[in-house]
Amino acid sequence: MKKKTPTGTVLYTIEQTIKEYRKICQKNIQKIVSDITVDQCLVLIILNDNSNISQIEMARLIFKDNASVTRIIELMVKKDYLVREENELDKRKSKLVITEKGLHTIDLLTPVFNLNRKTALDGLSAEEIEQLDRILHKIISNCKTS
Amino acid sequence: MKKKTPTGTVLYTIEQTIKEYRKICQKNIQKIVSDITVDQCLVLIILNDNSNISQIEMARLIFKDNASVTRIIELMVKKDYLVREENELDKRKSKLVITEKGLHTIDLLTPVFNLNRKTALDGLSAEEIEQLDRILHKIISNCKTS
DNA sequence: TAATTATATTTGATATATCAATTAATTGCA
DNA sequence: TGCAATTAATTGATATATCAAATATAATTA
Repeated sequence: MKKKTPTGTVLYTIEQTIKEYRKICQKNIQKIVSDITVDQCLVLIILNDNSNISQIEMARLIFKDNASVTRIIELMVKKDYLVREENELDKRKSKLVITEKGLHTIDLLTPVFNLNRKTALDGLSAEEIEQLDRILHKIISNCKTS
Repeated sequence: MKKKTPTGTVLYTIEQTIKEYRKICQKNIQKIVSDITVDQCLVLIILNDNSNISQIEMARLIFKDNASVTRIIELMVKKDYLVREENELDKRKSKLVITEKGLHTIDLLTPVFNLNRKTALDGLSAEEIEQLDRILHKIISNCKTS
């Protein structure tokens, strides 16, 4: 059996990391709000800070496929976190508006998001985080230009 | 008029990285073998190096849920990459055996896997990769013990 | 202006993620 | 031995991922 070196496995460690992080996110979110997912919550927060963005822009911001965003938003509308209104300027786009329930949920969950980040990055220095970011962006760049 | 978003943090860079990496993996795999996914391919390679492992062990190795593994393997059996045989020693477990087609696929795709890794990590020094690995494991540990 | 091209979103099909509940087989212990 | 607890795998329900094709609207150009 082969010896395991980081070179052979670090890419899987990346996958493992994000999965562990998403687990604690979901766990902490559900303590406060039971019917929302990590991704739906993320959509709310992004939309709150960037009003009037299209689904495509949202998809880019959260690194998801357009089709995924359509379905995530569909579920959020069903659960009364969002409403779709008409975009007068461009009828292809939909105007996403946060409901009262959505706004309240943001208030409840913003501290949870901060806690999650803090928990995950606990004990890491600013330099380490910068290095991590730099190395990851290098990998992203390698993949994109391949 | 874009403000800062949660996805601007390094934790989402991790997510973005793994998504970009999986994209090039899938792209390169499909040039050679059209009816297999990245995850299915990974199962094949793991099984080849670790014969006689149970689905639960497989799930741990590839950081997936048992239910996901059940379904991945189900599809692989349908596509004749694997067969399930009886485990005489413990009838709860299933014995996963790679078919001829599976073995041939491993031969075809092992170089692709190596190329994918090499592409993604191109230009990174051994130290950088070790640092990346170390920092990620720290985050994993933070999440697990939270 | 009509026809073409581009863009935003949706829909369909299939794969995977996650949790909870279930089934079947095995183990541990009174 | 007999039964409770544990373990391995499956199944159901719902959410997300991905690609391709379809729609609808907007922008461009001949």
